[in-house]
Amino acid sequence: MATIYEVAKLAGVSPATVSRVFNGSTVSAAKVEAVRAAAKRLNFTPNRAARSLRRQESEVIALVIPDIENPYFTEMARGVEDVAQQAGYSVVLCNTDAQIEKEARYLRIAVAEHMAGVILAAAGEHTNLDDILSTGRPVIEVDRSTGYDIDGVVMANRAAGAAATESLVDAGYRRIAFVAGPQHIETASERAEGWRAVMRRRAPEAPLDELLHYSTFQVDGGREVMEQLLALPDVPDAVVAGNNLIGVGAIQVLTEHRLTPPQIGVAVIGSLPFTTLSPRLVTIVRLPARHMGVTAAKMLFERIGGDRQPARTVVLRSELQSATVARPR
Amino acid sequence: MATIYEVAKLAGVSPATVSRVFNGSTVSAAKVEAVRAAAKRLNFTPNRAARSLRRQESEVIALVIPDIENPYFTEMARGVEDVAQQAGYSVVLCNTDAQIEKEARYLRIAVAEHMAGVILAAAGEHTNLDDILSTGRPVIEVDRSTGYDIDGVVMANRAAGAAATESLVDAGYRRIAFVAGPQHIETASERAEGWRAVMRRRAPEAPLDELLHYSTFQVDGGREVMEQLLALPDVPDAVVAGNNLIGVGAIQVLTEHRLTPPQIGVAVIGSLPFTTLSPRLVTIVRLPARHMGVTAAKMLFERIGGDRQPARTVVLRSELQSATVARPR
DNA sequence: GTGAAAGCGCTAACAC
DNA sequence: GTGTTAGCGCTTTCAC
Repeated sequence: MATIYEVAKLAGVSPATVSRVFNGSTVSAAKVEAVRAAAKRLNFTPNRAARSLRRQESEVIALVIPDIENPYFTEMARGVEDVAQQAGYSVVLCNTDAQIEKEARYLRIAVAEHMAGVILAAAGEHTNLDDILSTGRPVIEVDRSTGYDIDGVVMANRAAGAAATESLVDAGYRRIAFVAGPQHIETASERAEGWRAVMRRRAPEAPLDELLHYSTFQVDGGREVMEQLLALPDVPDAVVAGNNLIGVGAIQVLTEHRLTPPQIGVAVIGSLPFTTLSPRLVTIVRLPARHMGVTAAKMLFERIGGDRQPARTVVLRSELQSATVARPR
Repeated sequence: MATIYEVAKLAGVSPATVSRVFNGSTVSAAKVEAVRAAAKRLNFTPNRAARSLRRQESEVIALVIPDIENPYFTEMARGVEDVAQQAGYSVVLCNTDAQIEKEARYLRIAVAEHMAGVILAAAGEHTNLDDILSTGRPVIEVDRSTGYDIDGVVMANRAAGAAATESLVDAGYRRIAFVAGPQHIETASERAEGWRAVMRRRAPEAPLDELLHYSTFQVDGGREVMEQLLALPDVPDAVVAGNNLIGVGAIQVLTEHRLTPPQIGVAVIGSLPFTTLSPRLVTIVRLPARHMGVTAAKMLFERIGGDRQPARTVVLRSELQSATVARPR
């Protein structure tokens, strides 16, 4: 690769001028022209490693997520990517598998690589951001909060849980189970709270403690709990899935048992990715994942640009994408 | 962040020695100990930007894919990530949206960032690797070939297309349509060839030209073509989907038309991600995407390690995951 | 085995 | 508006 010196020589200017041309400083039109021509001839691209070293900042942001195979997060990643691309940044996708150690490793790398900032969907409740924040690098939390006073974008989880439940109650179901994610993850417990509030009000006779089950945010988690629910002496007449993958698992099990909706009511918080289900049988409470990514990325670039206002949290509302039809009698 | 100089001072050695400790050169045990202690005390992490600049190579690899929202590619990414992580490398995920310009931009960045190598699922047929290959950086092609003489991992697409078709013929279907991806994409046409070969042999009366339809490798593509097929005067009795997303789209449309398998035969090349379908009704020809990622990453690290053997292409076989049951009479 | 020192390519402070 | 120059933090000769 050509360097700034070779370009300078060919254009008959100093290296500093070449740098200025590529960084938007004031350079006379004639020299700009000469430099651009020389750069093109030599197929010059600025060496980013050198630039990062010098500037103490690279044009890369880290997107740290717990599960790259969950379409909820890839949809979000997509939003982040689109904004970053436009800002001329690249995105390093860091998959933590919900493991705190992997997460810590990636955060360390982000610092060591002088990445411009981080968008983080925390692996659990013990994320330590002391080091990275002390470097002054901006971190935006998404989906889950970290306990630090930083910018963030979250879903209105309580409302989403409530909306899903409400839809099933409206359709005539009463013994509505809730399959939540891991208890220690905020999104999981908040959604469960939404369910609980609606149930208390509209199905006060239902035994909430029996109906609430914690699990993992994965297909297998949904399957496992659904099997348990079906084995109960008193099987629930409906179920709310705490996220998209739990929903997939639950529906798989129901299908295998020939118990498809509306024989049993099903509501899912989050979109059913690539569903082959006929719509209108299942309640879908859509979470605007792409929008979350876009919003987080925009906030991040504001911070990278030097914005110093107090930390903000944006709460994104869910949307009832399809509602369960009335329960058959 | 602490630098190598501060660590050196605290440990009472020279910066060079600190560097050696972190790069596995010969250093006396006592000094290794002192350096490690000092590094730990200062919470030292080597500055990767500086290292990259000096070594002309960073501990980052690029994974360039056409669609980050396609589970086939995220599954592959997962495989790549796992291998990279173990090798101490990070992965930059570059989503090209199947656009050649975005792809070119990412390849340029890979060079400018001194990335150690690239794993590339090409956007189309016009990928230009001249620049990046001239820098000596290894590029591994996956899923689709680029026309360059480089290492690669591909699926046995012809065989996959044949297996999918064969399964439907075995189940008693005869007028079997094929919904392929974009005509200019090799994976698409190869799979179609597999279908064609089986059809010629086992359903010679079928009008192949009418039954083959090119589309996009996306859900909407599958939907569109499926609608067209259903509108035909002479509706096919079965359909092979050229990839996972086409399969999803096709099944969605069929479901909406109340035409679920086995009323019409369906075979999908690739796994149905997060399917809520009852298994055993649809033929699934599984493609080992994760394995493709793992294999490609291993090859890449061999090259990064200095391997100079002639280019290799690994062909991965598909696997019949479920087979359509016999057609009802 | 260890230290001194040069230099990777760039940017920014300073001088003109 | 433009050139000179120092230095970002590391690795790697080259001496010893």
